[in-house]
Amino acid sequence: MDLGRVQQLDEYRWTVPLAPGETRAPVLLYGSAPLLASMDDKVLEQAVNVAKLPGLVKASMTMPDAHWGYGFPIGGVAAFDPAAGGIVSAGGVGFDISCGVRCLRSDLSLTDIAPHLELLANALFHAIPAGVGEEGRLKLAPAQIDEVLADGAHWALRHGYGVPEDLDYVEENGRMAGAVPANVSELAKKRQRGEMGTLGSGNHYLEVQVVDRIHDAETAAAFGLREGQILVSIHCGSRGLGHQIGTEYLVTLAKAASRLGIALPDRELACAPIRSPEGQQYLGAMNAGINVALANRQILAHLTREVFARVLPGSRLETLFDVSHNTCKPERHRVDGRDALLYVHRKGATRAFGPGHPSLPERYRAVGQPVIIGGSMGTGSYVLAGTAESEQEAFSSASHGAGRAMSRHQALKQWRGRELIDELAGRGILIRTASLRGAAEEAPGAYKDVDLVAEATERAGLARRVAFLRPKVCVKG
DNA sequence: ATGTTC
Repeated sequence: MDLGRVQQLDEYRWTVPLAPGETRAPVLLYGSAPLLASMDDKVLEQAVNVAKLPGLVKASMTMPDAHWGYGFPIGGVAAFDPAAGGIVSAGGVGFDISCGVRCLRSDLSLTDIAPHLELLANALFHAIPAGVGEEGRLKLAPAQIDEVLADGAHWALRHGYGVPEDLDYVEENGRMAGAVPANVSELAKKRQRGEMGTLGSGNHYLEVQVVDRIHDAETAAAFGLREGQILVSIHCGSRGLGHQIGTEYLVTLAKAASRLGIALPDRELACAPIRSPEGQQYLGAMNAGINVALANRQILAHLTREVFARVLPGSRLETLFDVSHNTCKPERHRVDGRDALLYVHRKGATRAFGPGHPSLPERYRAVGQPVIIGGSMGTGSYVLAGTAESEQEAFSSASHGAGRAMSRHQALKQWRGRELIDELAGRGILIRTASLRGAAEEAPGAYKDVDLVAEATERAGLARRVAFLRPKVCVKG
């Protein structure tokens, strides 16, 4: 991004000079100068476009890991007021509805798993279906798909995947309200029949990690984290079903925008008022998509436990937390001293409720919601905690990952999957992947520096760092 | 991200 086009407010906040009336609200970009400089100019254009949409509240925001997305930037946060003509947009949620991370904490130390690392990597790769179109052991009948769409992780639990305590540590307690299975097409449901309990491809992964560094001892203790401890993070979403919902509703919402005379600065911003039939229809389908992702991560957590039980008998894996990155959720926020129900789009951004939020489980209520910033393949990840300041800043939102620094196409020209995997193995990080091409696209060098993203996230007040995690095994889609 | 160029 050309820093000449933006105006710096302080070390980690930037805005864009705009003509009067050019947008409905300002643009607010979070991040350090080097992070912003590494972003495509398209991020800026997209953030400005979002600021032109009806009913936007406060500002069109981007997190420190932002990059160019479909319509809305990835790493974008935008809240809309339904009472002021506010809209909902499929491009503002993302195609992989409720893509997110389930993080499990073990009672193991690095010394416990070190002798079994190869075995663990192979067993996980064998047990976790990964790759484009890959299916699992579970094949759902059409009626069962509707149950998953309505009940999310609760469905998975009823069918023997996981333990009840898991749900205390999943957003929405594992079941998103407002799901309308009837709003999801038969084709979307059909695509998902064999894809429950699968990882998918692209940036999705299952990683075995070690807690390498504690930043905040008190919060780490509340999260049950200690140095040397083994964690497992599972990054995936709603697979073919979510993608199908996004594809179909893009058309529905574009027609609605046209019918209602909503001016779209970019056709990728197809949207409809929250208080319109099409807006409500999309929200019902999207909520169902969220439930598929929550169920998917619940099943994958169970499959992971089965592998650990075999390779490391007697070990325990508890859910630390499960965060969603691609959602539009109705939430109450204070704006200009007034309490308002807003629809918050977070696309490649994590909800990050601060201390005391009533939706947080008792165990974390005093310290804030766990936030997980998943790094690129083989680099490292962060656990952070939500802050009170983030509510004032960004509707309680924070970064979700390292964020791409270059396109997949560019990455393919620069790296070879086999060489990357060999190099990482030399550094004690075992990669198991369904696609060497996919591994090249996911080269660590194609991403921003996760340390800089986590630091900027903390300095901007969006969340505070709790622990740094170093990868040991990574199963890639 | 994606039955990756339906």
